[in-house]
Amino acid sequence: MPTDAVEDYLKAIYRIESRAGPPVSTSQIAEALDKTPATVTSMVETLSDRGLLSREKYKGVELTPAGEVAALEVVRRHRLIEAFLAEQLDYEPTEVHDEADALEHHVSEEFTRRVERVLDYPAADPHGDPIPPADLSTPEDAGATLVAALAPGERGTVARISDRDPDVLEFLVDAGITPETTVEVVDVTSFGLVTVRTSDGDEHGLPEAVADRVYVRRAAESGAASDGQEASDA
Amino acid sequence: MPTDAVEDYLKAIYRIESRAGPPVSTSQIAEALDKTPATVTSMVETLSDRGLLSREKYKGVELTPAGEVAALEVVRRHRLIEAFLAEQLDYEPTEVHDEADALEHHVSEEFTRRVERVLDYPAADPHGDPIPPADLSTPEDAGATLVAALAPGERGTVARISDRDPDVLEFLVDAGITPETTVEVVDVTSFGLVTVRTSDGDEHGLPEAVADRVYVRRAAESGAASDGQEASDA
DNA sequence: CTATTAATTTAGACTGGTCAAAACCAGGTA
DNA sequence: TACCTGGTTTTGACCAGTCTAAATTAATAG
Ligand SMILES: [Mn+2]
Ligand SMILES: [Mn+2]
Ligand SMILES: [Mn+2]
Ligand SMILES: [Mn+2]
Repeated sequence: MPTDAVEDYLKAIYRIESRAGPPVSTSQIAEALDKTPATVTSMVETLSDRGLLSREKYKGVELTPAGEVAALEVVRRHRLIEAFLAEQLDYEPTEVHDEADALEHHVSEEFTRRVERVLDYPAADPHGDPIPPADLSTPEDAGATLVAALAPGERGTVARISDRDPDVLEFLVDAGITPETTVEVVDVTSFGLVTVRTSDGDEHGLPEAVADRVYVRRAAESGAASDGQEASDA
Repeated sequence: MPTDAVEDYLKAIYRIESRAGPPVSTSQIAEALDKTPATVTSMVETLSDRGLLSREKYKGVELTPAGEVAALEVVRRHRLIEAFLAEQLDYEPTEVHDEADALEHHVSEEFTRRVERVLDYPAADPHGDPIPPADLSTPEDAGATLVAALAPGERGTVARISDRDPDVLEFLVDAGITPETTVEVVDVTSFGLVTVRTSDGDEHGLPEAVADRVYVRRAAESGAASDGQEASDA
């Protein structure tokens, strides 16, 4: 029943909400979906009429429980499709997003279940983003950014890399920094450049804009350093 | 660039054309797509404006070469997706159609190629319908119906079963009559009931409406008995 | 408390797809 | 030839989604 557009709005609002919290403004949504503010105003009004979000004029919107469920269903389909493309059709992590963005609105529940089963209930998509299970319980463990989690000399495992900016993603994949790989922070400069050593011994200089998009878990022995939130594109 | 609706119209017109030949009437299209005649008139006008078909008012339409190419692309995607669902996700031939009907409009060329590759360039979908290769060269070998091809006592291989009527399809699949299986015509009654023996020795009585939807190749030794055309749903 | 301004909403318009109701054609019938 | 009648087109309407331009609001600066 919901259209592609409706699902894309819900997904976008969900993402913004979990990164920056409600209320989500018209312009934030417009920015995320590349639509004009006027268009967004009109759409959030219909979403509000359908009970998917609550809205306060000139303030912003917030998903209702129903809206959040609907959003999570889309996110689940999106990530499952991404995982599927990477696993079964040999897509690169960089190629997976656009295809999934179209397909996410058109696969049946049946399809979703079967994909999930064939992949043996994967926990994360190729970017490391957690895949909500069928009951939509959502851990959504974001992890902490490189600099937040790891002091120079410390080592950790990449949990997730943001898929938001294709160029950043490309950069990271080229550097061999992908989910599950091990990295050690060698150095952090005052202007934000982070030098890391990957498991194969190579060193890479990551500009701040890139380093901030890498989320890691510290290599055991010390508890979770938290904070450094950011919800991903999917 | 073409929308879902445009693609569905082209596919429908292509199918009708290859079953009954041009011109294809407004009501035929309306029937096939479950739209009102008024809607169809309006759509064929825009299709005509785009050069995808030629139209003579009150007479009907016929695909142009460009329209036929576009239609074949959709058919190709549809059948490839059906094959993929059956092969990789373990769908039954009866379950495959609706999913493919939605997805066919949203998979990229890249996806199509990869699926084709992973399936090792399959010749036919789960209903036996030929899959046009990337160059869209189209054999579209329809095969002959059971009674047309096989006299009682003769044996043949099922080439294709019509996917048009879900109930008929279900009946055939349940009886174990699917593409590549061997059947022998045991008997044909005056009122059209065809009794066949399948390879496992079981006999099945097929009402005329069912038998007419089974296409076979005679078991070697004699050339192709032809005729008995019918284009399928995909 | 007022004036400025940036964000937001409203107003009005357009496209694509659809339908119901009314008008219209074309081929066959009397 | 004049009339039916079934299929077809026309007309006018509507919904979803989008945009531009104009009006409005809220927050901030003076
Ligand atoms: Mn999408
Ligand atoms: Mn992702
Ligand atoms: Mn379709
Ligand atoms: Mn088929």
